[in-house]
Amino acid sequence: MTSRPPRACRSRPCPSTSTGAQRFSAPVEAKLKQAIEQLGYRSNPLARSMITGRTRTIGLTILDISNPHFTNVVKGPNRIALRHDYTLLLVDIDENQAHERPLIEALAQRVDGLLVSSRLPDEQAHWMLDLDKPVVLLRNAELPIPSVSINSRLATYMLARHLLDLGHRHIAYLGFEHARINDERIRGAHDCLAEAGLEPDVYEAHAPTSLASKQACSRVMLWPQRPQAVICYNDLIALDFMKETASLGLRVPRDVSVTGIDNVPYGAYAAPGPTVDIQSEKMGELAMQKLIDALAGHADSVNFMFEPRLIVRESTAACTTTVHA
Amino acid sequence: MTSRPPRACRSRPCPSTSTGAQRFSAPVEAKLKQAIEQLGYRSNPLARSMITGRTRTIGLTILDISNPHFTNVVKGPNRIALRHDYTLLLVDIDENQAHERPLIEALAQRVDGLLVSSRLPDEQAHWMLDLDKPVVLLRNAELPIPSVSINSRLATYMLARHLLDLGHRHIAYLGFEHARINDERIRGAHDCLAEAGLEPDVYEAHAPTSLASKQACSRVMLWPQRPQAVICYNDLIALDFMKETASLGLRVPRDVSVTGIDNVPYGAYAAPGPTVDIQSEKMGELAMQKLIDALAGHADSVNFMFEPRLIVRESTAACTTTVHA
DNA sequence: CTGAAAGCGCTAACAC
DNA sequence: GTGTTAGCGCTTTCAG
Repeated sequence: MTSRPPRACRSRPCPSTSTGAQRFSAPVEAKLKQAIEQLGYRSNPLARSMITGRTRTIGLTILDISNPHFTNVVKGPNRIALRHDYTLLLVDIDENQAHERPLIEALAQRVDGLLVSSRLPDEQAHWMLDLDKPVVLLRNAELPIPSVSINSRLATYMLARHLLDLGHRHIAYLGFEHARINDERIRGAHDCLAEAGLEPDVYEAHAPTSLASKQACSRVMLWPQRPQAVICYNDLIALDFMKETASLGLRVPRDVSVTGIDNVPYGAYAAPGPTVDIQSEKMGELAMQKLIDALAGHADSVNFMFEPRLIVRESTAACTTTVHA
Repeated sequence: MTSRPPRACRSRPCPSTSTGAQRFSAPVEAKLKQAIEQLGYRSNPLARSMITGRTRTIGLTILDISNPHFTNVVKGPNRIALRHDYTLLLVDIDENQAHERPLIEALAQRVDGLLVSSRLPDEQAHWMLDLDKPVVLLRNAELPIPSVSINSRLATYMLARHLLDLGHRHIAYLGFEHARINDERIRGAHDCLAEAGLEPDVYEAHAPTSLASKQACSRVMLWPQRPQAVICYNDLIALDFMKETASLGLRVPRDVSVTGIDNVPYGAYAAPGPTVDIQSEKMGELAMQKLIDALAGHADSVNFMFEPRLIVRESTAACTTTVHA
């Protein structure tokens, strides 16, 4: 069976009209539709796209589909796209740097426009300008590409402020240096603590995985100068951190307060620490709206930045430990 | 700006060779490649697909991308597809019955084959045979379509058995009737309990949402004959059930044992009850392998059924309450 | 082995 | 309005 796959019926289509106006009477129209249905005729979207240059399709690349933050980002765009009669095609990059560019380039050739969430620094993302397709980035960028992002510096600033208010003095930040926004998050925590004459201990998780977070937990918590509170890069890392803390015989929030960012739904089920809502769904919605506007000819290349919102869950505790050393 | 979007360079391509053999010397080849790169030439996959009939693309429709079970199902196929030089295009159905068929049909026309996870009963899924593309279903089906599924009956049977062994006698099942496999899950629990001369109380959650699960929790737990243990349709419902149980002032597992199915990662962070691993990732992998085989001409339409595996987490408790009434 | 020509299914532009 | 034709970018086929 090496023959080409079956094609749709090759007879000429029976367009109701070329101008969109009513061409036949209603009953005739109905008969036509039925005949089309019966013959199994389906217009070939590939051939159509080749002429019109449009696919009625939008691509969205996701760094890791198993991270609830990213799946939230999908929901908004999907709704907006469907409302405008576009189909949203998702591609999971699977956090694989090597796959990122080829997958995006391949996708770009099959869609009208792209939403891209990438870890690439601006300097390495210029090729996106050559895709010849409208792109909206889901992050802050200094490129001439419209983008939608969250104020990351403010997010960690808020968390640090909150922890200070609770009486914590010795605060750690557990980051993930491959993320573009890690530096900003460090800065937010740093700036806030500096106002109180303090400084955060900065740790690195190396990867956004369960194992890496747990290893990092040991490093942070079994260090002689164990922090009273930890600001994690995101909720997923915070969840694993909390789990590992329990394994080490320590209790949250009695022995350490753990905070995250993203407000992922599953945070609510676990021992809940404060988090920051970064409005993933709203970000996605706006990005998609921008893209659809661009496809309609209303291009803008402005970066819109959402403000984060602190979420304090039930069991946030005031500091009960004294600073070591 | 109503002109058509920019196209790739229209000059003729410079195929290294048509037979795949070496046509030019290595240095010349390199120069060519550079020239192609410099001109920004990119072969148009749509035009190519129109001729060859294939797209090197596979579609996967997901019922709800924010359910971690479904995102797990994506990971396996994505890996296998990339390994075979296919791009996996995902579409989120968003649990919307009305969108399902149109989205699948639209996707089918842009890909070489499809993996479909659907809630449609067999009787309403015959149109999938007319897609004229190889399809592998991610569920049990009596259709002449290859499928990969999990033994759902065995899953609830295992959980019921486990709960009986712990001394529970009054066991409830909280299901979700829109799911095709709900009946089988009821049957599994029923069959197991019947062997002990018992019968499960069957409740309905109406929707796989947080709100619905919590409402169901009240109905189950505030009923005069409160069960000693609950088998939930899946882990997501179990998580919300546990959360709501706490809100009602009851404790898990002291007042009630809660179990789920899917072994979603976030179950491990919450108060952990037993669950059943349904090998989501393996299922997806096998399904993709079957599809790729079918695309290579090795069609088979067999249903492969995975066996579930019971996962007992740390804090499963033996029954300490006596049966009411 | 190499180059030109035919044509995939469709839409756009053009004459009638 | 209505029917015809040209041609999108590519692969395949078929003559040179």
